[in-house]
Amino acid sequence: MAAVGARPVLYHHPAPAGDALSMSSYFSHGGSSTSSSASSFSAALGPALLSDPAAQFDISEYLFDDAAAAGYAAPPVVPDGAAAGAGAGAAAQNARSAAEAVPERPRTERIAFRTRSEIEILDDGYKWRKYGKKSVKNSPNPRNYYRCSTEGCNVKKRVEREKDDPSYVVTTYEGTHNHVSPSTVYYTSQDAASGRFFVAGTQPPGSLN
DNA sequence: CGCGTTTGACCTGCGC
DNA sequence: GCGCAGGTCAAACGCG
Repeated sequence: MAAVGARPVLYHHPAPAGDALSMSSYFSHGGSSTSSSASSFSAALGPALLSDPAAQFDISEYLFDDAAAAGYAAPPVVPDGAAAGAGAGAAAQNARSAAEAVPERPRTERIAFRTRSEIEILDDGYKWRKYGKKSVKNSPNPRNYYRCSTEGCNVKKRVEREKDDPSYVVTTYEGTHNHVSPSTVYYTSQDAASGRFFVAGTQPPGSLN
């Protein structure tokens, strides 16, 4: 399922002034393969790899990075190291730095973004297992709950269609993967002029743990 | 047969 | 204290 040959490119824009953590994220890809695993993308969680050609989408809006998600006690996760090789980590650090206004405290990384997509099941290289579905108030669309199926990884995500515009899918991540994605993006660079991060390339075969 | 999905029940937090 | 809404659990089911 790894988008072999894909050249995903991830752009991160610093948050606009006055907007604590919002930023625009755009994601494009050149790969094509099929996959059935659940969708995801996260600046903080790791690389995004879209590999389903049917998934005509673009990440149109980074909604928030609510690291201090109400009431959540952050499970101990490997902050780095385990994510070595995930070039997106650099971008994640950058994105996270905007939230340093608040002092250190127990928290769970939480990121939400909106994508325009015909389908909800996009592939990011991680393996997700659905564990719940719930209809939510004020929305005709159900919310789906997924959990990373990797043993010991407590990352969760919620996926739901926007009520106002069903062509958009809102995805919310909680937690940080403590393992490397099967199709990890392995390098990144920052454009000095724009400050944008460029993440491209998949982890070379054989380098996975 | 193993793994993932479905779905109703249950639990918990929060607002009134 | 009560009710509601969101989140999770777990048994049943389906598929490869």
